[in-house]
Amino acid sequence: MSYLDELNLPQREAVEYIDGPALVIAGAGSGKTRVLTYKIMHLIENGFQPWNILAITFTNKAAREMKERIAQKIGEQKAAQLWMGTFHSIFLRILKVEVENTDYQKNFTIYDQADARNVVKGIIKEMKLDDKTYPVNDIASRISSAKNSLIPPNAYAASELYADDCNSRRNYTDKIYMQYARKCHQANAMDFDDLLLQTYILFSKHPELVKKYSDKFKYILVDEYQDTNSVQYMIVKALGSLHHKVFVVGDDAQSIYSFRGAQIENILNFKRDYKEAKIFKLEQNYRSTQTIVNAANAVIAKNTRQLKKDTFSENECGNKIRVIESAADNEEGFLLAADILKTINRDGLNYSDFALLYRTNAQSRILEESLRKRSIPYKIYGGMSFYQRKEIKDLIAYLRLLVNGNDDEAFKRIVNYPKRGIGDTTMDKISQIATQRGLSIWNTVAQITQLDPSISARTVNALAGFMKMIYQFKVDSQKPDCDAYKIAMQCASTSGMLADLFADKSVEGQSRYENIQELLNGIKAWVEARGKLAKQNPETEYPVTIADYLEEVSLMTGDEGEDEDMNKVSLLTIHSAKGLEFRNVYLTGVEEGLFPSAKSVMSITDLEEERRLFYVAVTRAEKCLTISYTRMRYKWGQLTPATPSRFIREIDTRYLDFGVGGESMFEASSDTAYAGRFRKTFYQNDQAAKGVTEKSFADAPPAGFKKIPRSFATFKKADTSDFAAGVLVEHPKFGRGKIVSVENSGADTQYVIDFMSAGRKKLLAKFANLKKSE
DNA sequence: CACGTCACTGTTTTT
DNA sequence: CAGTGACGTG
Repeated sequence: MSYLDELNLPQREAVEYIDGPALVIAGAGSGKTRVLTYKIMHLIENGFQPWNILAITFTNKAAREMKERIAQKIGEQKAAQLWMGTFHSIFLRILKVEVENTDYQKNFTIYDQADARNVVKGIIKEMKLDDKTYPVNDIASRISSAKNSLIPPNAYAASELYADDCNSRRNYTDKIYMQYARKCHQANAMDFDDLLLQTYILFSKHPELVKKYSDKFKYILVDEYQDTNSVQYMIVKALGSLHHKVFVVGDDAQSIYSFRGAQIENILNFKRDYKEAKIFKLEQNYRSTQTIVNAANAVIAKNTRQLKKDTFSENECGNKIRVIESAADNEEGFLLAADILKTINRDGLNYSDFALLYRTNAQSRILEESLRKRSIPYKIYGGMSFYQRKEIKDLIAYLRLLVNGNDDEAFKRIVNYPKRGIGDTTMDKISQIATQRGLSIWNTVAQITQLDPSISARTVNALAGFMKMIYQFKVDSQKPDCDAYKIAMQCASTSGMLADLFADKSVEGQSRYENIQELLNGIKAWVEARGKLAKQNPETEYPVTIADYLEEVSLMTGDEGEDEDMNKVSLLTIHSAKGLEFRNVYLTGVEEGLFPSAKSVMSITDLEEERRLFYVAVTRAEKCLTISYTRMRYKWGQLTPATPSRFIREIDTRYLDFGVGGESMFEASSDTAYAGRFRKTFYQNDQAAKGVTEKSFADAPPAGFKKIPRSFATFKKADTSDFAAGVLVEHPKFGRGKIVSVENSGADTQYVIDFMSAGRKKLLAKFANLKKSE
């Protein structure tokens, strides 16, 4: 049987059409990945060479998975020759090859977003600007948008972006941008946006390279096209200019990256750019139940700008979408954890069938806690990834600095770690001189005695010692038998990092030490894997230098999925859930101000993007979707009231089931912070919120919203029979403790409890709100 | 210069 | 509630 038989008609047509540009509008769950994979196999079967195919994915993980699948069909060797990866990784590869045609040296390093922010921060400080008027994050993202819209520093002052800045009295933004560009260049460093922008500049300055690559890439595929930005769009256009075989796949309803410069217009206007383009629509959703698909469609229909498509499901109708209300965010976690366990028992499912989605990373913590209490195994995607940990970045900074001495951010990061007596005052002085002279920090320090005689001999000595050490690393790393692992190990021990971390006997310190070990092991594994590849393909080079390692690691997000198929509940943001699917999805924190986010409700465009995000979230679920919101959420250490999101209301009530309860973790009367405040109905609260949010709130509520099924007045009293002397318990305020004795009986029952931190207390049973502790 | 204490302030989303 | 920065003391 041919693989083509595994496709439905439009999928098959999209795969088979290889004569010209094509746009595939692929609704959620419509088999987009399958089309892309089969398409590539089809191309190869029809005479395209793997190295002539450029396939751009949205994440490295997606590229890896697709490559694996293709490798099964056409063999690993061929698959390895495909140009497949994210825009960033593909362009990095091109930039490294063509580096002599750029303004950078070949050992350039990559500034991640934290590095970029630090640079901006330093500039604002050095320019003596008020950091309230110039918030680092905002300015950094201004610069990023400028780059993504192809506005170079010298053109910024004439741009609309700058006009906005001036309106908010930030007239120096153009100067900051200029200085930023200068500093990065000085440091021989590119930030993430540069990987795109510099590629664009490379191609505009060198038409012969456009020719070279547009000839090379005989077929170009771009996934998630709705999330491409201007630079990416322009480069794809240039690369496709010769053969016109540009095959883009996307879904305008799932465009959720405008904050990163994504232009939904790129997909909306594809037909305008490629007049002869064929359009294929994948409308059948194979993933979700009809209920889920219909509900998602109903929500997205509220958006004005979109391509016409009609997604449908022929799967079972499925259960209604459940809506769970909780009294507070900790109860939300409590209820969902309980629900997961109940569902697993009832339906015989695995942990890995479940995912908890949220709008912001900050929400993960409390959910984690609830899962941990119930001993539910989980894994978190994204968030603080391995490569963002302090100790990992520290060691990587050593490696970066030995490869590129001008990497100022790396220099500043480790010059005094471990402590060498080189403090902030010294470094401030040096940075200032470096800026004045237009030198990198390394080059400034190299002649510091001439440039600033005022620095004490002791400090100069410490600086010299540091530089000598780094220089030695550099020399050693260039010895022919030195691989990435050897030099990394040497850095870790000679620098004193290992000893420093080893000496820290705190739990965190030990885990930092282990993380460094893990990183070193990872580097070792990388070196070995490359060696193996080199043996398999003697004609290809697989260098194992530290520079090569850094190149690879700098774009890693840390989702190295070793425990990929472990049986765990997934916790992730909706953004990182894009492209994934789970049998049972819990969409958490669906509250006004959080989802849609407070910032987004200011403009229709932003609100529409939030709605698309909601659409993405809903369509992740295969069988069962549960939407959860809470009435009270901790925000900045303070309990603040919350109202259910408008998005819930946008789903027709016939798809919703409000009758989902669950045993509350609170006693009705036990905690005055909660008592009384939640007895309002859903609808009443919404009315109260009407004034501060949006017009749609004035709409009459659908029938199902009149009442909430869970009444806080009727909670079952805690079953006290479990509590006797010697039992370990947990109290919401006093934490863990042990019951010493039980006095009286009935309503007057009292416990005497020794709490681990709060000491001995006597509590009235009916107010104690105790839980058994394990 | 290192280390401790205290006040402040901020939460979208990511390659 | 954190994580960060400012400030003051060995």
